[in-house]
Amino acid sequence: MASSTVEDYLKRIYLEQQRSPDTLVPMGRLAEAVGVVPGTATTMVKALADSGLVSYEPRGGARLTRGGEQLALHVLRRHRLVELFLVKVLGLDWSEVHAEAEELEHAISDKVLERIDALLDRPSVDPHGDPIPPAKGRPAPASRRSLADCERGESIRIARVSDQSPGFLQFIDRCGLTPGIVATVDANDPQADSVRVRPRGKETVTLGAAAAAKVLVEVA
Amino acid sequence: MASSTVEDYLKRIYLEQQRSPDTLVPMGRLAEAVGVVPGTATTMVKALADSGLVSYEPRGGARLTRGGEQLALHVLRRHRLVELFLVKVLGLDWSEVHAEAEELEHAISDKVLERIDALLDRPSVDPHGDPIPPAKGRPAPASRRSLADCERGESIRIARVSDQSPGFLQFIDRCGLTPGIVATVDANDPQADSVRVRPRGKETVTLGAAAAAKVLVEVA
DNA sequence: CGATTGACTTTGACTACTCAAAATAGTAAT
DNA sequence: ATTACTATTTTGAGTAGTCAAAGTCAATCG
Repeated sequence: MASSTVEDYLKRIYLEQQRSPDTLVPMGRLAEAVGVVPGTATTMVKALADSGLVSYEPRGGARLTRGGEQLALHVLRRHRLVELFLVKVLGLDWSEVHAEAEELEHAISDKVLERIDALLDRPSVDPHGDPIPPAKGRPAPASRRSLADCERGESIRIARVSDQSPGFLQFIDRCGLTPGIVATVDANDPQADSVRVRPRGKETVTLGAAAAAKVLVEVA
Repeated sequence: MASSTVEDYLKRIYLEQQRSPDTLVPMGRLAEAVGVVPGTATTMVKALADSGLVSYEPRGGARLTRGGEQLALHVLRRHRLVELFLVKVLGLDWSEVHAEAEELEHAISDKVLERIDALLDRPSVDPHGDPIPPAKGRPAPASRRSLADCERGESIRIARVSDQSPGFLQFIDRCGLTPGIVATVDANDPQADSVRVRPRGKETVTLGAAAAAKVLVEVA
């Protein structure tokens, strides 16, 4: 049994790997993500390498092995199913479920997970639009296109918000830019470093480029 | 924050204390309940005493302080609400929820607990009939009368099954002696070391004294 | 009264995880 | 080719929890 610490490291490595595929995850970045000092990450990653969950190159970084990825995906599946469950069944706000799920993801058995999955009717995305990894196999590759990449006049659908901080999620909520919503891009001026977008039936909002980059979209 | 290990020790001390009130819980018994060797229990209890959660008499045993009891009750509340939730909402069998709840009781936040409590309509007992401690204050003292104490001819209601092992719970299920059921005591022969009981609408079953003692009752 | 027994405590050692701070290795700049 | 900078690794130490086994206490029994 992997400890919840190990599960956490693997999940973090997976997520960092997603952010920049085809590169090793450097220890500084990993330490930051896990919330430990770099030395601790080095030590842990060497242990993970010994258990065959990651491959590690000194001064290069870490990458998940097939086995490590398997485990990371299972943790992520639990995390995201729990998030959706908390929103749909217990009525929590989507801005607060991430923190709750951080704990629960390590405590849920396969049996309970299966019940939750069934109750929610085999969902494919969590409340933030993050894909829920299937029980077996890899998840389908997700769109990497964000609001910041959209052209003026385009009509798109909000697919995913890739920042779990409650403040940002609440802001997105107020704007009406929650996943599933269709919106029109009114302007995207690289010089002004901002994007103007109008969610269907709502008022136009202006996002800075950094914020816009966190809102992923798909063709409407 | 109390670690889940600490929470577990406190819960265990509380439960052992319930089994024999007004005595200290000896370290052997506690170690057994927690699943560690006696030396470990001694070490841990001394640490708990230092944090003011228990009072400890060397070679005597341990007892919860007010603060320790407070915490133990909170853990027990989580455990039992989770059990009921797993049965009522996720449809798990009452014989398997105890094990599930052992993990979840340490991972559930107050906010989630409150939602579960509301969803279940502020229940007062879990699937086994064990009382759910209130959010604040002590639980009402529960009946200590078991099937083994009943007289022939009595009509009683099953209140509680005080053995969480799946095998026993499944057996109780097959007999139809689940909490809430009204039954008639057909015989209680101390010499034969057994009790015959007839659940309403079901067939008569005979329990050995040890089994009968685990089935707590109240007047019908 | 010893001697025995059984429960309890102590000791020493080990695993898992962590940090602070010193050492090192590349990388870039002078 | 030094120097300086930054990320990384190493080292030493600490916390939390655990076990095995040796030691201690107190009750009981002959």
